[in-house]
Amino acid sequence: MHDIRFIRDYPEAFDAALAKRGLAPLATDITSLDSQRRALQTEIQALQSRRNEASKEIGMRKGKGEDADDLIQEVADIKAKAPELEAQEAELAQTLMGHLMSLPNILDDSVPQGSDEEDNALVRTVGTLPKFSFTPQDHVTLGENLGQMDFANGAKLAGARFVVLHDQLARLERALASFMLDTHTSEFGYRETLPPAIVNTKTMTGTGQLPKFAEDLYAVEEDKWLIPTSEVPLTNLASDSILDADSLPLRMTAYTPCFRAEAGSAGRDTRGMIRQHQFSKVEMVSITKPEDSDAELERMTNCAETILQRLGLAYRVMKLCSGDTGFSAQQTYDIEVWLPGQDEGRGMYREISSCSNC
RNA sequence: GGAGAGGUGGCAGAGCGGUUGAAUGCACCGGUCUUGAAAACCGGCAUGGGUUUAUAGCCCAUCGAGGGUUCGAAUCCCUCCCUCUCCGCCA
Repeated sequence: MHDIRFIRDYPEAFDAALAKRGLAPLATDITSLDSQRRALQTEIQALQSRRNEASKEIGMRKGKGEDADDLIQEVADIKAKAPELEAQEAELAQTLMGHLMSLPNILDDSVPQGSDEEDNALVRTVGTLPKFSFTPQDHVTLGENLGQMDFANGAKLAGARFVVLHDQLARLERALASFMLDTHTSEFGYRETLPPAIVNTKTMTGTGQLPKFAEDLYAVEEDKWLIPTSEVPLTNLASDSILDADSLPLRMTAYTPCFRAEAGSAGRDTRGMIRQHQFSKVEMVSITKPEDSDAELERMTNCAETILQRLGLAYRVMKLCSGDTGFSAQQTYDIEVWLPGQDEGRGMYREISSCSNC
């Protein structure tokens, strides 16, 4: 959610930022709403102030056994007038809040202009592409032939885009998670954390999933949602609290299941395990001072890259363009690993990790 | 799920309809004293918002959350959430 004070102070910069996202300017509308709201608030507070003052005096007069009917009448008049003003104020506040929550984050200056993933900028390529004397098969064929990756049973148990893993593949996931957690905790200073996989609406709103992206989420019951990433609980650990600057940066890593209804991506990447409704992920979250956040983003990206290097995988780092950068992010690096079996065995880079400054 | 107890400042803990944003203790910050430290003593010490050149004042809100009663609510009433104790049910 945007800070109204930034828009008040730098309306031009805010509109320029919206333009970069391909959105029409709104700063004038927003600041006008804001100043109306504040004027109303001042008026209401003056009324409340008078009411408080009168009530105190009533107490004092009654204590002395004096009459206070005139003041009681005055307070009654204030109370008759206040609700209308309060309702107006609440409506303005809600409209304002709606704007602040539904607009995407301001993009960093370094984000390249562009409309979709075609315009993302290559930052670096690392590792050498493996060569094969045969045509590599993709993970679906390999996994099914091994009898360890079972999409049919995934569909039977739950529906499309679920999988059942057995034996070495199930074990592989566990081993990878351990490897990543151990590396991040013992070498990179992250704190291992195991948060709830179900959170309430307030928490989902705290990281921007709600109110905009409800259709991408699984709702379990009233006010309970399955997390689409452990970023949600991890980041909200710091919500509603004022952090001691000395305790920063706060670095956390977690291995959790993630659940995504993915309504928006139907028909795309439907084959195999690339986009599943349920998947597991080792997440890293760093909470830093704003001025340190760019350096932290580089550090975090490096932590993620280290994992791939040690696994001997070839990858590239892409800086997402303005059109491809997510709603909450100021800038994002995608790390794409070379998957030889993709594209009919010709191989291609696929995103396996994404690091953002939010 | 049922019965009971409770949720107050960084922590502990009073207050239970009025001038209480909140006693007291601890912690913390500043000062006096001391060669230095401790102790003792003195002073300060919640958060968010509005107004404002202002981290000065002034004002509003906040004692788990949301409603209500009242001229006035931390204090009374209702709903919800959470914690603790006991009982039940279940993996």
